[in-house]
Formats: sequence, C-alpha cells, structure tokens
Amino acid sequence: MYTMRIQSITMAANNPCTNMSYGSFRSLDSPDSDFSNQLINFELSDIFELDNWPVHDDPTSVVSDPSQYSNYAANEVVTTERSRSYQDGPTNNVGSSSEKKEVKDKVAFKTLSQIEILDDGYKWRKYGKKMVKDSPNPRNYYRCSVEGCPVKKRVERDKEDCRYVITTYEGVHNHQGPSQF
DNA sequence: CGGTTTTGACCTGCGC
DNA sequence: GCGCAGGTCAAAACCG
Repeated sequence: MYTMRIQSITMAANNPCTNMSYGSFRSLDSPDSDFSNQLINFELSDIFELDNWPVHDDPTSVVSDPSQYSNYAANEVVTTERSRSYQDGPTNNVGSSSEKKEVKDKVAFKTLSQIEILDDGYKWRKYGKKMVKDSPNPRNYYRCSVEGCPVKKRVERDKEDCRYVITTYEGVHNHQGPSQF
C-alpha cells in the first residue's frame, strides 16, 4: 500500500489502443516513504485504465486525448493496493491454490470537485449507498454497467474537506472503454 | 418499456 | 455468541 500526494503527473508514450502507457508521479509528501520527492515510474495500465485517468479540478473540461495529460498538475492523494507485483511478474501461482480472499487492484484518489459523479468514460450503475461511521457524508457504490466486468468504484466526499471527492476503483476492466478509438 | 436509482434488508468479517 | 460496520442484494420507484 502506497500513499502519496502528487505534485505532478507526467505521461509519455501513450498508446490508446493498447492501454500501454507510461508515466511518473512526483510525490510531495510521504516523508517516511521511499517515494518522497522523487519520481515514481509506473505503467499506467497497472494502476488504472486509461479511461479512468482522474478528472482534475474542473470536471467539465475532461480531456479526451490522453496525450494532453502530459505534465498535468495535480494535488491528489493516490493510494494503490495490488494483488501482485509487476516487478516480479505474474508468476505467483504456487502455494495455496484457493486464496480465501481475492485482493484486487485498487486505486483511490481525491479530486477537488463540486459534483460527485465524474465522467471517467465508463458507464456505471449505482447499487448501494451507505452512511459510514466517522463521516457525515454517505458512501456510494457503483458497478461497471458492462456485463461481466468486475470493476467497482466507491465515491464519497472527504470528511475533512467536503470540497473533495474520494473515488476508489477496484478491479480492472475486462473490456474496451466506451470511447472506442 | 428498459435501464437506472433508491433504499431497507440481508450478509459477512471483525473485535470484544 | 453478540453487536457493529461495511458491503451487497433486490424490489419498487423513477425516468427518458
């Protein structure tokens, strides 16, 4: 589990057809972390699908061309939790054949936005809403509308600063995004 | 009329 | 075992 506040996101080598995009975070905080104040390179498709790229302060100005995200300034908290190490490769198939709990790829980010439903390019269906214990704001649960797609997301307002919306994606889309190139 | 939202009930995991 | 909290289900309502 890594948590960091992003100073900037730089993308390079976009290929919308393959979702194989690379970029880097520059972290602002996490002083205890190795990530502090250094660039973290990642394969974009590891963390979120291209069409899940966070919408920034002005959600009405969603950029449809991923190349325009290059050097996009941000101030978001990104938390990733992954079931497998991409450095090690997808070889961890030995040992307990049936894991009791399947840990899925998970990424959360905080966005300054007046609206909670940010258009990330996918079609979502709401399936639940809950009040959470230590927050005055309800948490909304969404599932990808595409049949068979396991991706879910949770959306809630930041309890500390309700100007922010916290979005958590879980899982990886098993289909092309609705915006076919 | 079909897809989406709403919302109370139900399920499950966890701490005590 | 019990209670709590988070997550999901599903029927009814809603909407284009």
